[in-house]
Amino acid sequence: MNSRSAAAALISETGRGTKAAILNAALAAFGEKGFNGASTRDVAAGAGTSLSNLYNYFPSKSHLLAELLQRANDELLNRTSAAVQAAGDDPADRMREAVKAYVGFVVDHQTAALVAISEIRYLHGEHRERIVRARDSTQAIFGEIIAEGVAQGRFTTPYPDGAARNIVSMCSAISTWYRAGGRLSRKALAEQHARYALALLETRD
Amino acid sequence: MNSRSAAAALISETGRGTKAAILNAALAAFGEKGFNGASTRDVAAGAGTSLSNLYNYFPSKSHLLAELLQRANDELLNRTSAAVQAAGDDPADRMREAVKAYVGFVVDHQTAALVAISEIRYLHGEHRERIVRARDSTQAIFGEIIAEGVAQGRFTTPYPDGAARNIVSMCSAISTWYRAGGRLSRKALAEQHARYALALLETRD
Amino acid sequence: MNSRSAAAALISETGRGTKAAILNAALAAFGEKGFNGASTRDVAAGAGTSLSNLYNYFPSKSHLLAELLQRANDELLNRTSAAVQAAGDDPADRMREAVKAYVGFVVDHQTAALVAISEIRYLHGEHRERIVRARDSTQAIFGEIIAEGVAQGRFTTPYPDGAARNIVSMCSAISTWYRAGGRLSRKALAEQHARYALALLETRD
Amino acid sequence: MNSRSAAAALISETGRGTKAAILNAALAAFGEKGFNGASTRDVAAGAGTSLSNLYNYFPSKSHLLAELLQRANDELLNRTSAAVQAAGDDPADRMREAVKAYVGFVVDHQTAALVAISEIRYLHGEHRERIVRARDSTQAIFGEIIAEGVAQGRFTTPYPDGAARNIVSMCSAISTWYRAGGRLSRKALAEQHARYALALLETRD
DNA sequence: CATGAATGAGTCTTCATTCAT
DNA sequence: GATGAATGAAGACTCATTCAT
Repeated sequence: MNSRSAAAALISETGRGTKAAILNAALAAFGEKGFNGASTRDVAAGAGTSLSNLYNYFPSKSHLLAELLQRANDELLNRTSAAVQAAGDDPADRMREAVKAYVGFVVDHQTAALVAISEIRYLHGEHRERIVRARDSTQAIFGEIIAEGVAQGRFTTPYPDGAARNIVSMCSAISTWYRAGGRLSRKALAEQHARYALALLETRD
Repeated sequence: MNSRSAAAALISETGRGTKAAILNAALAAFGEKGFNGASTRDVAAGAGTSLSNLYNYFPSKSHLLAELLQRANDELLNRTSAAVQAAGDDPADRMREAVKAYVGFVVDHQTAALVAISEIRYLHGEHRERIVRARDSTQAIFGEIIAEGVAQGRFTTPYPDGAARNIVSMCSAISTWYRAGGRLSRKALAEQHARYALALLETRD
Repeated sequence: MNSRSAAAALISETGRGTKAAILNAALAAFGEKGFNGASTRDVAAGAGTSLSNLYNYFPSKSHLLAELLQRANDELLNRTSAAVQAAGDDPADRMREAVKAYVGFVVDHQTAALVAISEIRYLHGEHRERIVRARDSTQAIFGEIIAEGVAQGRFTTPYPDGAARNIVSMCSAISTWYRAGGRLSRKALAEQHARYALALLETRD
Repeated sequence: MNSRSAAAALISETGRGTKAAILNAALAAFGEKGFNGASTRDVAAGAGTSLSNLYNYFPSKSHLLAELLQRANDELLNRTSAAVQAAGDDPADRMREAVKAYVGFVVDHQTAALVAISEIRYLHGEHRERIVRARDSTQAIFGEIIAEGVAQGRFTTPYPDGAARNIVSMCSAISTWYRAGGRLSRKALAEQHARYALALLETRD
């Protein structure tokens, strides 16, 4: 499965072995059945280990989800901020690169992106707050670019305040329908959404 | 709670008494804990009836979800198509009204809108297909307006094909963050999103 | 089993049917294996019902223990205070009757008496406090008799303060070794311990 | 904690290092949660070693309990018989010293005393028999003194047969309520219980 | 319509113990 | 001696659902 292997990439960058296998299996299971629909047995079986051994690595099912979401949000934040920093000063350029980085992440780690938006509601307490913080940091990048662009007269939308949320929404929604090997290439998808974003902001040349 | 009472409105339009109470309780429960996180006991307790009596009205938990989603999607489809029909011929006007109708639905039935997008994945078989059909019909309205607008040169986006999905995405995502009594009024929210939609389509006067 | 039927008497005084069967099974299981050593499955099996049905009657294993101990302590308190009230004014007579009532309870409900002293440590919070209160009330009866007897010069022990605890200790310890049908009759056992108690208090004629 | 350090003394008299640490941790854990309520993980953690290393010292959890109880009963038997031997010929003196030795043990090793009476029921087979033997030996010392005293007309109780059990009961019950630093000193407690014992036996001068 | 009692399969998690290193 | 990884069985408890009344 494509999403599996992409996720594997996300996770095995930081570790191999049983722990990585468990994280990958959890990602697949949560992606397929949802956090509450997937059982710890599903996860253990998917990881090729025993149910009890899973608890040598993660103290609870929630910790599993938390670590998954933390990794996904960290990776997304890293990619997006790196892309923006590599872009020049022009807010439109910066926005374009931000969108392309975001879309790239969603395509590369589709299941992780899907789980990140749909299962975060099942985290509570500190776990949740930590992840929400990371997620908000990513959205803040878009917000800052928009503020700059508006200040410079580059973006002329009368509603700059809700724009970041909508742009991010559009990008992450890709995770809900995208199928690898479909009509649109990764690159085309990124270009398309960058264009939507700039249009939505009413960018003027 | 606002979402509760709004949801109640959605449901009691078509029924009073225990069945409506069950549907409302199910909506509240699924909205708060997700389909798999909410138990039939939660639902029965919320409806103020016995667990077993619930099965006199719905043969299974899935049927409950299906009926909920059917009603929500029907209402959304009705509102949207009515709004479009009431609008004139101009694709921009039609799009504006469609978006406003959609946003209005999300605000009026926030929990139902939220459950409709996040829990449909837990329906299977015929139930699912029926609901997906209704959902697609709604999106098709937007697609048709876009096609008209592009044909008439009113919308100049180079990517008309993905636009409907993104506009609908933006509108339904409101259900994930909107809080009644917040900064934006129902009307302002509708205006704003209508503007985003037209901008995204690169509408020209 | 003798302890079983005695316990049954304690419980069926207040109820018949599944709930009583569960309480009796719990008493037998906790008596035989201890609270932590007995499983809820043991209890359900002993009651001839399913594990899950047990939870229709008691919300948790702890509640089961709490109800058991409450009933035992209530019965013990009732018997003891009734016996004391029926006795005359003489502190020695009152003490004698109190001890005989206590011993009678231990013999009649040996398992309940055993569980009451050995498993109360596994109750926590409010459950525990409620039971401790009942237990202390019983001991207080002995304490008051001792205080009267000392005031009247009937009991001459130089250590009246610890005496109640020790007398109660002796009585309840019977539950740890008594076997029905043994050398001592119920009545002889009661006489014997009454004599021990009066001797310990250094009663003078 | 006093009981901890006292227990430590009991154990480290015969061993230092990891094995003693494990025994001490087991004593603390069994004392706090009971044999079935404490896990081998609790014990290992309390001893500051790994769970698997515990099995290098004790082949099973039961062996741990058995060794604990053996040591406790041995120490109690040694103290008691030594005290009796050091006492003169008078049965009353001998009884007084026996009780004082017993009470002294309970105070010095409160947790061990508590575990010895409350957890022996979780031992089976040979383990149990060995410990029961030691325990009975201790009680037999009291029984013999009583027999002597009765023969000499020093003890006039009409029920000499159950007296040893009750005296021992009273002494060991101290472990269930005593708190170091409380109202009664170790010495006062011993005197008090010696007096109770002699009174119970109806000792005459 | 409505209910209380019942159940078998399943939930997450912990258990005592083993084994390769 | 010491450890981290592993496991099968069992722990308490909840699930969606059924049935007799």
